[in-house]
This record gives sequence, structure tokens and C-alpha cells, in this order.
Amino acid sequence: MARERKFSQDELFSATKEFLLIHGYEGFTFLLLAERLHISRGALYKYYDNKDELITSYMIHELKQLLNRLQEVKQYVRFDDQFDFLMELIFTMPEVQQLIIIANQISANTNEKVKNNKEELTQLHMSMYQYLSDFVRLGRQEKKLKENIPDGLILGFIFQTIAIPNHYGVPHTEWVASIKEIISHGMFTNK
Amino acid sequence: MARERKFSQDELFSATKEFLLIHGYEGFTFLLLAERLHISRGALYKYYDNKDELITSYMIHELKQLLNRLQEVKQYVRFDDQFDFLMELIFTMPEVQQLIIIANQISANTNEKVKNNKEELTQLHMSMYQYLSDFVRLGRQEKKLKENIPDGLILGFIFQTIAIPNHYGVPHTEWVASIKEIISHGMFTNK
DNA sequence: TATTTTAGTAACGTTAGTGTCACTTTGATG
DNA sequence: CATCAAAGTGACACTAACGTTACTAAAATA
Repeated sequence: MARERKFSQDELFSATKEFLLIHGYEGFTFLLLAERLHISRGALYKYYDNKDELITSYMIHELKQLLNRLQEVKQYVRFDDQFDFLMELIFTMPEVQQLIIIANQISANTNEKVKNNKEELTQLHMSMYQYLSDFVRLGRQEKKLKENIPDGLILGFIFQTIAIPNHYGVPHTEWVASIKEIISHGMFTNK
Repeated sequence: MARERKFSQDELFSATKEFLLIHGYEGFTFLLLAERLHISRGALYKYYDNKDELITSYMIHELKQLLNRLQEVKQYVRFDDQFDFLMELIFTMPEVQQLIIIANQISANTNEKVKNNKEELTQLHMSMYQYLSDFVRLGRQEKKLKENIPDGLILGFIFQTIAIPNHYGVPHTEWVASIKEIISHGMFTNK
């Protein structure tokens, strides 16, 4: 290496995440990022040809981390334990859902690197889906999950409910416990 | 009137909705809209000073419609019936959640009209919240809702679950029935 | 210490969106 | 049919983001 960088990849990616969540795909710019990192806009082009390449690279990083932690689910034998683990995991990365949606706005691009990145993202998605459908399969084997509810909805509930805004600042543990309660046994009493 | 408009307010608003959902707040432009309506960009400035004013006006229109239909909830006396009505209603406007989030990106603006529009939107939100908290109160009175679950989460579940993507194209009635089932009694069997 | 390699800068032309304005078009009304 | 008011146009100046490039700065190494 000839000269030290003024910023770390970690700083770059966490700023990327922040701005993507605030401004969305179209509102995300290299200038914004450059200012945050105290470098000039031009410097960023040393590493990424355009924002699609940067964003997809960041998303690969983010999904790899998620996948890494997701595979720990295998350590749990019983469905209930897998469920608890999954809920905890997802609550540590509540923005991932939204980021995936934002990243999907990246259209078919002429850039070769972006194409490759998008393919890698698809692979990562599929790996994630593998773990999740194993989880559902286990639940069905153990007869823990109601038979008539489609797989996609079971996973959808688990992933979507973390995005419910906690407007009134209910304490985290209480909030999570309530969500797990509803997903498991509903919000209705049996009266 | 001196001359007929080339577009109706309905066309304008439905295009606005479409582009907002596709491109988000920052990606929404007057040119996009003008092309869709087969008019020049300049013509739009006859009606709205800028995109914030257009978007807030559109959102007022959208929320008024929702509120209009929401107040029918009063016609139902029993909590269960109100619940059914609410679920059906929300499923007819699944994008409203996302649109509200997008509209919230509009920052404090110097334009007086935009300020007024934003205030009107706040009012509409509060009216909506009134109906919804009446609904929750009824559920608690009838002892239909579990006591330990916070209000915000009950409403959050109802509003958030409509955004779960039905990737595998489960038929609508089946999908809605399953969502109601989970919200009411959970996805777990009692074994 | 001279060389090489990488990091970063600053300026350029380009493109796309913004808001404005003088102008033309259209159709209803006196 | 002349007039007027609203609808619509197209050009203008401006700004912000884009991607490129010739350049300078810094640090490792030979």
C-alpha cells in the first residue's frame, strides 16, 4: 500500500446505509457520501464506477453478515428455539427489509460489475431462503404451525412485523415479547 | 371556463401515485408527470408551485378518501365486525402505508401552501387515529384483545401485514383469511 | 533519497431537473 | 365575431449530479 486511506470500508458502508435509508435510491449521491467521509467526490470513483456498483457492493456486504448469523439457526434442534433465535436475530437488523427493497430499484444496467453483483445478491437471497424454508419445514414436521397457512405468509409475518414503528416508545423487551405473542397465538383472547 | 384541460385531476393524481411508488420522493419529477399527461412541464406550474405542493395535495386527496371509508366502521357495533371491516378496507388500499412514509420525506418548506397542506395532513392523520383508537378501545371493553399488548402494536400489525408481499401468488381470499387468522389467533397450533 | 504506487483533488463538459415568463391556443360569452 | 380568461408551450437561466482526467500528495521500498 502506498498511502493510507482517509476512510475505512466500515465508515463508507455505514454512511451508505444511513443515506440510503434517509434519501432512498434516487436521493443517494456521491457528493453526500464524499462530504461525510471528508474526501472529494472524485476519490470515490477510484473504488466504484457509479452508485449502482457501490450500493450493490454494500448490499452484498450486508447480506453476507446477515447470512452468517442466520446459519446459526441450525444449532437449534427444536422449532421453538429456532423461532426465538430468528426473532432475536431479525430485531438486531430491522432495516434489512427496507434496504432490500431499495436495492431492488437498481435496474438492468450495462455495467458488468453491477450485473455480477446483482447475481451474487440473488445467490445470497437464495441461501437465506434455504435456511428459512428449513425452519418452516421443521415447524410443520413438529406440527407447531397451522397447516393451512402458506409458507410465504409465515416468513412474511416474521420479517414484516419488525418494521412496525414503535411510536410510543414501548420498551424493547416488552415490544418484542408482544410481537412474538401475536405471531404465535394472536392478539385475541379466546372469549 | 375558457378552455378544456387536457387532463383530469384523477389522471393527475393516479399518475402521481404510480410514480411516487415506483421512484420515491426524490425520483419523482414534473417531467415524468407531464409526459404521462401529454402536456408540457410548464403547464403543471399553473396548478402547483413545486412538487411538494403537488404531492401534499395528492396525499390530502388520498387520505380524505381513506378517512371517508374508514368512518363507516362506526356502523358496526361489535368488535369482531369492526375488525373484519377494517381488514377488508385496508386490503383495498395496500399502498397507503408506503405513500404516507414517502410523503413524510417532505421537509419543512418555505412555501406557505405546503405548510398548510402539511398541517391539513396532520389533521387527517389525527382523525384517522381517532377511529382506530375507538376500535381498539371497543376491543378492550369487550375483552376481545389481550390486555398486555400495547395499542400501537395492535394497529401496527393490522396496517403492516397488508404490505407482506404475496410472492407465490396465493389467491386473495385465502391470503386475507390467513392474515386474519394469524392476527387473531397466531400461526402456532396449541400442541 | 529517488522511485513507484496508490490516495486524493480540482476543474471540465454533460445531462437532467427546477422555476419563470412571454407568448400562443382555445373556447365560452357578450 | 370580437373579447377575454384560462390552458398550454417553449425557451431561458440556474442548479445539482454525473463521470472523466490531468494533476498533486503521501508513504512504502529499493
